[in-house]
Amino acid sequence: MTDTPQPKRKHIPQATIKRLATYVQVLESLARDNVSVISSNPLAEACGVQGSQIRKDLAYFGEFGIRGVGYQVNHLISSITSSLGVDHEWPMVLVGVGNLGKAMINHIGFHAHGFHIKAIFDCDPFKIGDKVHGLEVFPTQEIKPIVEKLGVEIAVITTPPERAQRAASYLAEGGIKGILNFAPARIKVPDHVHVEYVDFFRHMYNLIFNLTQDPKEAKPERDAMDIKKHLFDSDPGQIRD
Amino acid sequence: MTDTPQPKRKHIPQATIKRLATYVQVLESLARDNVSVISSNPLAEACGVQGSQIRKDLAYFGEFGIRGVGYQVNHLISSITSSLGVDHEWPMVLVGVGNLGKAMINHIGFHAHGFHIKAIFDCDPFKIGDKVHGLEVFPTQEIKPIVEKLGVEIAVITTPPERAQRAASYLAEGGIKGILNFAPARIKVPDHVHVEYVDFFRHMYNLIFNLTQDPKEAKPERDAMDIKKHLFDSDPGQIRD
DNA sequence: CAATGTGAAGTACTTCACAGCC
DNA sequence: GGCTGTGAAGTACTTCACATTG
Repeated sequence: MTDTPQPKRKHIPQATIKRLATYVQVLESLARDNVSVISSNPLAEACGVQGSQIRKDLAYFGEFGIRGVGYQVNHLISSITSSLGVDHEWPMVLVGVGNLGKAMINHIGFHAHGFHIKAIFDCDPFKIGDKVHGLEVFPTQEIKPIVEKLGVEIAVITTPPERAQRAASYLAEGGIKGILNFAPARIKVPDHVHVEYVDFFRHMYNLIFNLTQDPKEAKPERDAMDIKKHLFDSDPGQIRD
Repeated sequence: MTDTPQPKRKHIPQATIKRLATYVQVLESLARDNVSVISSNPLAEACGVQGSQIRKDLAYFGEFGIRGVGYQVNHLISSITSSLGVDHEWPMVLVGVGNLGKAMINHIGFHAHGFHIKAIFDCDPFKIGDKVHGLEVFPTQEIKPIVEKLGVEIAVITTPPERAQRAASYLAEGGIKGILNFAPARIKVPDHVHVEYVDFFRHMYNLIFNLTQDPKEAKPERDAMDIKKHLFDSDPGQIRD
């Protein structure tokens, strides 16, 4: 029942996509240290996953390794980024020029990875017209026309929670297709718009729950060298996010 | 084989913990709108999950609902937060007083939810002694003694990637048990320290991959009202992170 | 012969379906 | 009657184990 077992070329798990970003992060750090070749197991160790996981993740996109040798670091970085579509510039807009918004506008790595913020918006009349990192703050009413004119597909929301929905609605009207939402609020958007939630609180809650639950001894008396994971169910370095 | 089926009270999936943070977020917004009772299905809809998922998640911690009625919003919020251990203050320290660090120090909701930053550190000599939101910036060498003196268990890292490891090592030496790492770098810490990674790039990569892959028509010609999800494998509102 | 790529086995999480309760 | 709480069924993801290849 519910047939069509593999109707599309291949179904790629969301979990795989998320890990690929981490692989790139670690590979970039290896490249900085002039490591030119790495095999799946040491790479996996640095990423906090199993070697077989990396091999399987990569297999969804092609064969990038050399048997008996490993992966060429630079080649693998460009293979992954081009597979994901992040190998070129992505113009963006940002709504909510508060502390966090400014931090994102000024974020060096963000720009360096091709995420270029082209226009910024706020609903506070005292902020309109201000310049942040060379960009003028426009009123949120201008979102639709400006997004349409620029033809931008991605937006970042860094408003307080109560203003996130309105920002999202304006953005959707302007034709935005993807939203990175830092506001601690769920938003409703038309079906074809993707939303990614960056939620500090989720991470904090997770941290605290693990802290208070885990009866991992605080003082590692015994040789805490090699009992890394596999203790019971803690997996400290797991990606999972 | 690999016996001991349920050796601990009950194994709670990590996935459940993450969703609970979202439930609280949505419940708090309902409370602001003076909604006093809600049943699992509408709550689930607002959170982007199935009703049965919420019921099962909550069941790990107890029975919080009234059959035939639903859940009392305020009661459920306090039940969840106390189950997670986030119903009281958590003192913290922060390393890396850049744009993002300052944004976190000034983050209202963060403080309002009991996450109180008690000391801040940076390695830039020009920043030492500055005051940010009433807190003096201390040199990173001071991390160990200050963390020990304050007895703080949680830290936030908002340094550039290349300085994250050093910060983490100092923090671990000082006896920190949990780290929220915003730096785009993996860090190695002793076994008993939990690390949560807040990774914008992962979210951006995910967004862009979904954007470029999904052949979801950009212009919803047909009645895009009710073909919400179940189209094929997109699930726009899913928590999953 | 070391390390990749991959079906097959195992595990973890999600959804279903319905008994039990208000 | 409506909605919770929960075993049982289903799905998705991870790990194993090994044939394959440079």
